[in-house]
This record gives sequence, C-alpha cells and structure tokens, in this order.
Amino acid sequence: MRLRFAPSPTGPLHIGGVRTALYNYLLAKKNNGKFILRIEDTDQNRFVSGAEKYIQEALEWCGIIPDESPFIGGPFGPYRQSERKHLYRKYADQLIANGSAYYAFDTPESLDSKRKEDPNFIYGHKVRMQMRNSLALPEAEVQELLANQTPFVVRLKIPEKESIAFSDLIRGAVSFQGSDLDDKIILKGDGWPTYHLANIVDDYLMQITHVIRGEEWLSSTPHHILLYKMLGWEDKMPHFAHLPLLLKPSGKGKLSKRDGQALGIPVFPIDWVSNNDHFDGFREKGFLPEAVINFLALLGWNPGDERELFSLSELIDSFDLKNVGKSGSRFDIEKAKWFNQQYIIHKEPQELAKLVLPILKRHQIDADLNTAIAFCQLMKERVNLLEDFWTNGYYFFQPVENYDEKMVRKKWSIEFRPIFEHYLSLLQELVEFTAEKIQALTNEFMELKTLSPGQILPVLRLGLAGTMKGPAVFEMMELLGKERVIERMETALTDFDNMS
RNA sequence: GGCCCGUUCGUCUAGGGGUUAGGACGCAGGAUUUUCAUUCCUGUAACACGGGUUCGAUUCCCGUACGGGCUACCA
Repeated sequence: MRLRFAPSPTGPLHIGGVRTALYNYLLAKKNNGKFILRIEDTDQNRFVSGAEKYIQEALEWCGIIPDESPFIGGPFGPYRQSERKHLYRKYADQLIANGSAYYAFDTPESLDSKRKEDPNFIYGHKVRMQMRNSLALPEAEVQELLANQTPFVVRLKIPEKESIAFSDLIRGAVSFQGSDLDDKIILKGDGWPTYHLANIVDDYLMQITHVIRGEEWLSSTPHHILLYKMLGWEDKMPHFAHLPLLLKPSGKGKLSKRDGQALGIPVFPIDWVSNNDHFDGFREKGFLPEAVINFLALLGWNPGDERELFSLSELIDSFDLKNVGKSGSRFDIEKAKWFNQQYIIHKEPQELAKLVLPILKRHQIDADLNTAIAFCQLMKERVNLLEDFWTNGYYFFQPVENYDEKMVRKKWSIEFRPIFEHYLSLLQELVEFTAEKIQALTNEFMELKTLSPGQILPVLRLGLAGTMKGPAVFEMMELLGKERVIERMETALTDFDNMS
C-alpha cells in the first residue's frame, strides 16, 4: 500500500492540510505501507519560497515522517514535479495521438469574453467545435499553427455520452455525466502540466494505491478517472477517498487564514514568516504536537468506541477510513486546548521542563533544569498552553507584579502583623526548608496562636504569588526557598498595610 | 446559475426501522482541596423541514430548505 501527500508550495501548510497528511500517514502505517511526500510545484506563478521547507518542518514537528520525499529521496524520485517536467509531455502527446486530447489555440482573452457573455460557459462538447482547436480547425491550419509556434494548450476530450461512476472510500457511490464536464486543460501554454495530468502521471509512476485528499478534489475526480482510462492505466487506478473540509469556528465557510487573525486562533501548525506577513502556529501558541495530532485526528474520524486520547501509534492501530465522517467539521479551539491540557498533565516534568526552559529564557530567566522540573511538577495541572507556565507561575522567578487587592483587603488586617512577623522568625530558624517541615511548623504555630488555616494560608499565598490561584502553598514555599519567602513576605506585609 | 457532496445536543461525534438517542468539549451545580487547577459526581442540550414506504421512522426513498465544494492556461 502506497499513499502520498501532495501539497503545493504556495504558502504555509494549512492545518486542514496537516490532517490530510495525517490520514494518509495513518492508513499507510497501519498497513505497513509507504507514506510519500510529493511537492506539486507546477505553477511557477504561485511558487512561494520557503513554503517547501515549511511543509517539511511542519510535518516533522507533528511526527508525520515520510518514507520517501524530495528531502530524503526514494526509489520513485524525483519527488518534486518541477524536476519531473520532462516526463509529462509524452503522456499528453500519447493522449493526443489516441484521440483523447487535442490542441487548443484559444487565447485567455477570448475565453474570458466567452465567459463574460455566458456565465455558464463550459469548454465542452457543446462548444468545442466552435472554438479554435485541432478538432474544429482544418488539419492543415492546425499544422501551420503548430509550425509557427503558436501558443497552445492541450485539452482532454471528454466523452459526453459517458457516465463516470466510482466508489469513494468515504462517500460511497458518486457519479457524474460526461456531458456536464469541461474539457480540462492538461498541458498549459508554458509547457507545464496542470495538476490533473501531473498528479495522475505521478501517482501512476509512483505506484500510489490510495488517494486521500480534500473534498475540493471531488469534482475533478471524474477527469482523473478518465485520464487513467485514456492512458490505459485503469487497472492501476488508486482508490479515492475525499475528506470533508474543516469549517470556521462559527459562521459560514471553511476555515481560513483570516479566522486565525480575527479570532486569535492558530490555523497553521508552526509559525510562518515572510516579508509581508507573520502567523503564529500551534507550536508558538504553546500546543504540544501530540495534542494537535490527537485533536486533528478526531476532527472527522472516530475510533468506533469512546476513547479520546490517542498517541500517534495508537492512532495508527485504530485508524480506518470506514470511520471517517462525510460532513465538514467546525474547528473548536476549546477542545484543542483540552487535549493540550491532557497531554501536559500526562507528560513527565522533565520532558515538560525542556519545553518550558526556552519560554523562561524569553522572559530573561535563566533557570536550572532541576528548578524547572520542580516548577513544572507544581504547575502542570494548572495550565492549558505552554505559555501559561509563565503567565500563571512567573512569580517563582521574579517578584510579584501585582496583588489581588480585593483579596488582600479581605484577608489582611493590620493587627495580623505581629503574628506574621513571629511566624517569619520561626521560618527563619527552620533548618530543612521542605514543604513537609514548613507544614509541620505552620500547624504547630496555628495551634499555638489558635489560628485557622484560613487566616494564615491565604495571606502567605497572596504575599508570595499575588494571587489566590496556584499550587499548594507549602510546596510553593519550598520551591521559592527560605530567603525569598522571608524577603518577599516582608515587603508584602508592608504593601498589604498600605492597601488596607 | 450549473454540477457534485453533505445535514444527530452550541461544538466534535456514537448509533440505527421499535433505544430513557450514548460519549467528549463547553456551560451550570456539587464533592474533595487553605486557593486555583486536577479528579469524581450530577445537570444542561440534538435526530433541519415536508411527503411517502412501514404496524412503527431519527434511521429507508423522494422533495424542500440550509450548509459546503467545484465551476482558472491554481492546486
């Protein structure tokens, strides 16, 4: 079994594209087959530099690693269509020779004006004999045009009486009438093939067995099937499966770059930077690749039971096209965040620390690994995104920026001051500054002064973190260390006095 | 407009001729917790509409509505 993902390097890979790649990858791996990455760069006008590298990096971040690609090669290379240009022409010629395709000399301008006078204009059986092509023009004229290097395209001659039916692995029976179809261009004026030709030739040559692609290709599938027949490759035709599209979180239409901008949600796997725009990806927003993959996999597919959390290898085991839905899925960032939270919670603190260290560094904090590990251990159940480690826990690394004044006023009263000063002096004498010892000391102290936890703990929390949210206060104190705890509490008590 | 595809809680979805239509996210409430979060429990909420077929349709068929895709010398 051989599957491919065949993007065009026209910009950053959309998250929907990642899902398509993922499904191809999963099906290939499940069947011990190969997953191939092929770059479809036949449109020179739309080429965007950096896009190809982006695709490679994005897939790598997601863990979707091709067995054959332009970067690592393989037995069916090259894997970039621009490097295969010489291959396509002969198949176009073959189709002309057997009467399945023809030369067309119409200028883009003449086609434009045809479309203007008839919005339903289709370059097909009804009009082809009125156009300037090798079917309508006398043979001698055609030869002359060709000899004079007149620009031409090659069009597929669609048999209008034929009904093209096929079984889509996701949608079941789908059929089209030849009479509705247009004579698609397969070779452009610049000598490059269009998607339709290049795609079929390459899938055939690369022995692709299954084509899983977006629903936007469903309407050109009859052309592709016809191409297989006309080229005599019908018995080698792959199975087709058309995926429903990803829809925007609310409102109409499919998920777009604009949604990312408007809603502040990532629509790309990793960040995209070019001279005129910059988009953060899931990676930059603090998502774990495992979470993104898991979320994406479940957007349109289900395992058939009620499991939700899947590693990549579990996805490989469970994946089946039978369980892919037919309707488009809305992109819900809240669910994505939930997956992320789950993965953060289940990740080892040492693994997390490796991801959190660079975030701390961005905030000019140079923490050592052990501190970062302890920090992650304390915080991991309290974050959704990686960046939350900083926003919700910055006070472990620098002074409190602001206090929750409302809570301070509620919990603090100026006459508590001697009590806390006493408490701090006891802390000062504590030899082993561990959560356990601090807790023992605190309990003893509360008993001595007949204080309740509610009177002392919130004040400590507020003083050390500025907020009521956070890890267990004794754990917090241990990680902060004696010096910082005492110093921070002393300044806090003064601040509190000023607030109340 | 034409062609093609689709439609179960707000969202992701399971199911399928007779079910209290199940799960998850979210939201609400509760338990645990010194706080927050986690965890656990409870609640909230859906078969687009109209005709058939049938003893019986959410499930099958046909329409309608709505949504999506395509309709380029783009992929």
